[in-house]
Amino acid sequence: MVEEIIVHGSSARSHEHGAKIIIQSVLDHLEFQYIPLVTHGPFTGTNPTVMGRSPCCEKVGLKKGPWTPEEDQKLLAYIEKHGHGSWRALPAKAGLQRCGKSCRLRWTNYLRPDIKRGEFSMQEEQTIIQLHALLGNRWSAIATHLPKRTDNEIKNYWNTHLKKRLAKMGIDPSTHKAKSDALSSADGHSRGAANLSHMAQWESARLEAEARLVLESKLRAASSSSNLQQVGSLSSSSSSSTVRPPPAPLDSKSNVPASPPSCLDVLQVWQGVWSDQKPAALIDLESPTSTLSFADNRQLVAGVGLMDGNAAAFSHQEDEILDQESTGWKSMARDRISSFAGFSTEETPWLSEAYAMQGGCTWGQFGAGFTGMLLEDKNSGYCADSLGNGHRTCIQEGEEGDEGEKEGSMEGEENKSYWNSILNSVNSSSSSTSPPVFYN
DNA sequence: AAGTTTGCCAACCGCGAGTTG
DNA sequence: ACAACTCGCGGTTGGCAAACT
Repeated sequence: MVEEIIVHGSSARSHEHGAKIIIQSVLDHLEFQYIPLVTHGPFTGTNPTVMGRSPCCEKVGLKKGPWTPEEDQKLLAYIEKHGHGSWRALPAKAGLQRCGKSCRLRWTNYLRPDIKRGEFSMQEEQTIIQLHALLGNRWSAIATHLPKRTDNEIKNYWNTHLKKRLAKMGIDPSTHKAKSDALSSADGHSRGAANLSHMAQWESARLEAEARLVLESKLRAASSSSNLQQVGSLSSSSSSSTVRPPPAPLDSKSNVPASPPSCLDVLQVWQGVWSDQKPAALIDLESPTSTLSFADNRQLVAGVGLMDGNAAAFSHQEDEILDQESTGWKSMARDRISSFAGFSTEETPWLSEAYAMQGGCTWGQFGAGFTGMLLEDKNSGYCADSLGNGHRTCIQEGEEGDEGEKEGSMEGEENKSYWNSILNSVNSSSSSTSPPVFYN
């Protein structure tokens, strides 16, 4: 039996945690996994009071520390019967000597029945790494793409496993860029290091491209509306920390840049490298180093929503710009990428153009290898295919040469399928329907 | 066997933002 | 318009268990 409880009373502060939470549960189906019981003495309530804010557990006698089975039982029973309602009022009603905050945390991170515990799958790891590269430490946003995983669990898993794995490979976990010392080491991993370098450079270029596309989309929208002043302020403010060339001149007919931004050249070269299967080119390729931090990029992305008071109208204008023949697939691309990134379609009309400007190529073809290497590292050559199934593709010891070339020829396909798998997993997590494979 | 270090994760804390009166 | 309240998020900590010396 599955009982659905709509938990009310939560403010719709973020769209991820939206208006309602569906709880599927009965008490009997829960598997309790209690941590060792440590009885903490009553909280003495000596917290210094912050000006204008009452401490969470200011009352003497409110308990802190690990929850006991009895407390869990009380909390579960109450929520099952009444919903949580006001967290602040819940402890008294449920007969708990806890603050509401503690109750909420216990519920959302542990007791909620729709929580999956245990090992993270390869697919989940892929999603976490990719989303972290895209979203940074926005754990709640990442958690929305990982059903039954809590933000806290994902955060812990990142900090204890994935972050270390990145660091071990010479990648800065916070920027997803390769560390210079790792690249300069002559430890027999030069090929991997070279690849890593360009993977990181791709990340830089991609971030830069995204930032530029945001600006240019805004400028384009402004040129067909009366929002020039706003866009100007965006442009100037966002480039305050980074010297940027002016946006490419707009084609008077199509309203798209007459030539792609310079940063996209790198992406196109990168695309060529992957599609032409010329690994040697990787070593020679010199990509520009981005000066745009991920935080900057995020601000810019957020700026789309902030600056555009009428996102729907903006999206409409953008669609008119697009070539009629390709509107369909561009729209689909935009929806999928927007969905992947955790932004609504209306917030990210520029993404469709970003996709189009890559000549119909995929984000995945650019980014796949980067994350793929991380995942390969975990299991020493164990890679995931588009269905999340594992198989070995990497070179065994002493098998370089022919095997290496075979691997190289497979790499492009691996990378394509890899990103497909990410998008598919993300899409499947956010909608009940299973989308068709998007890329060729 | 005892002591120390490391890994892990549940829980706490403080802050920012939305809501309400 | 403002202050108080409430909630959710992300960073950090505390403590247990396992691994190591």
